[in-house]
Amino acid sequence: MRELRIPESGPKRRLLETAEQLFAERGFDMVAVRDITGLAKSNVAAVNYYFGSREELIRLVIYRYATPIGEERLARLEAVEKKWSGKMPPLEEVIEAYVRPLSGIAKKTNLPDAGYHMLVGRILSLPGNVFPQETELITQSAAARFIRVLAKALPTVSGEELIWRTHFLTGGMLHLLVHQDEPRTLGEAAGTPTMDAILSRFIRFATAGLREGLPVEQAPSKGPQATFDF
Amino acid sequence: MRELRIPESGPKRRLLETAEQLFAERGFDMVAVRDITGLAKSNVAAVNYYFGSREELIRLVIYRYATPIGEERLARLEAVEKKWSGKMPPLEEVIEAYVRPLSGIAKKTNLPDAGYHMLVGRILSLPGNVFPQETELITQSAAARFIRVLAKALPTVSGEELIWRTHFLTGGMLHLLVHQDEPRTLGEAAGTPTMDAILSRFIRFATAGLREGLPVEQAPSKGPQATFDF
DNA sequence: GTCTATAAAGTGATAGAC
DNA sequence: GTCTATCACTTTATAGAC
Repeated sequence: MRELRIPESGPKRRLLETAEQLFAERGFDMVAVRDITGLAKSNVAAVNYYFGSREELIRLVIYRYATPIGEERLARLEAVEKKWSGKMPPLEEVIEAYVRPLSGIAKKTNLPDAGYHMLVGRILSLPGNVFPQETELITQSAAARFIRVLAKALPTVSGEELIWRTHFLTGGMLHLLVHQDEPRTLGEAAGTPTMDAILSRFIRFATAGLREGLPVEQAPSKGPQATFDF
Repeated sequence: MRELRIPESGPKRRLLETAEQLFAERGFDMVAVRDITGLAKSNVAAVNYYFGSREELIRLVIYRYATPIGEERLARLEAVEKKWSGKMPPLEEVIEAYVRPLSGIAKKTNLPDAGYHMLVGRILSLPGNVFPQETELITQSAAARFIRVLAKALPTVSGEELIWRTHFLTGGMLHLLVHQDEPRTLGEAAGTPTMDAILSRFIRFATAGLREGLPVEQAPSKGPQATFDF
C-alpha cells in the first residue's frame, strides 16, 4: 500500500473519488483507467502517477472500505461476547453486530450513500486473494468470530447446518447492498427506506432463518411489534 | 437467436460446451473468444462462424439455461395455485416451486453439475437487458407470479415488507449457486451435500425468514423432523 | 468448413516535453 | 505536477487462401 493519507482536496482526491464512483456503478472490471481520468478531467497518466498502477488503486479502495468494516465487526462481536460471557447471547444481537457495520457507520469517504453501499457490496463479493493482506486478515477474523459467536447463540444447531445458514445470510446481505435499488424499480410499492431500515428488516429475516426449527420458547420476547422506522 | 438446434456432437457442440464451462468458472466478462477457441482446439474464427459473434453466443447460452428454468417455475407456481385455489397455499410449497427448478431438473446440457449451477447463478445475476426478449419475458413473469402467490400465502404481511423479504431470498439463492464451493473450502465440516440437499436447507431457511413475526399457530405442522437427506 | 493474416479499436503503462 | 505521444499488448471480427 503506497500511500494511505489522501489529501482532503486536490487532483489525487478527485481521482480517487471518481474511481470509487465508477467502481460502485459498474464494478471494478468494467472501469478503464481512461474512464477515471476522463471523468475527473485529468490526463491518462495521472492514475499511474498518483497511485502507481490501476491494480494499486483498486487495492487502495478495497483497503479503505473493507478494513474499517472488519474492525467495526470485530469490536461489536467482542462487545457482545463480553456482555454475555458465560451466558447464551441473543441471536439477534450477534447478527446485528456483524451486519450493522455495513450501513456506513465506519464510513470515511465522501461517496454518496447509495454508491457507498454498492461499492461495499462489490468489494465484499471479491475473492479474498485480491485483498491487501492486512484487510484480508481482518475480514477473515471477523467472519470466523461471527460463526464462533453464532454457535454460542445456537448451541443446538449442528456445525454443518450453521455454516450453510450463515452462507445464505451472506448471500442476502451482499445482494441487498449491490442491488438495493432493484425493489424500488419494481413498480411495486417498495418504499424508499434508508439502508439502516433495510438492514433492520434483513436482520429480522436472517434471525428467523437462522433460528429455524428451534422451539419458540427459546426465542426472546419481542416487546412491542417493531415498526422498522428510524 | 440465430440457430437453436445444437448438434449432439461436432465442433459447434464442443465450442458451446467449452464456452459454457469457462463462463461458469470465470463469469462472462472474463472469457475471451480466444480462450474458448483455444481450449476447444479450434481456430479463432470458429466462434464467429458458428455463432455470429461473441455477444450472440452469450445470448444463446442465457437462452438455453434461463428459459427452461422460468418455464418450470411458472408451471410449478401454477400447479400450487390450482391445488389450493381459494384456500391459502402453504408458504413452503410456494418457495419450493420457485427455488427447486434451479437444481437442474430442467437441465438440457452436458455440463457437470457444479458448473451448471454456477452458470445458472451467473446468468440469473445478469441485468435483464442482456437477456433475449423471450427469456426476459418468461423470467419476469415467473418472478411476478412468485410474489403474487407469496402474497396469498402471507396475507398479513404488507406489500412493502414482502418485496424486501423476497429480495433477501433472491440474494441468498443466487449466492448459493455461484459460491456453492465456498463453505466446503472453509476448512470447517460443511459436508458435501448435493445441490438438492442445499436447496432443501435453503428453502427451510427462507421459509422461516419470510414467515418472521407471524404467530406460530399459522405454521403448518411439520411431521417428523426433516433430515435433509435425499 | 477450416485456417491464417490482418484490420480496427481498446487496454495499461511510460518517456519525455513543458 | 501536468500533459501528449507513443509503445506493447489484447480484444473482436473478417477477408480471403486452402
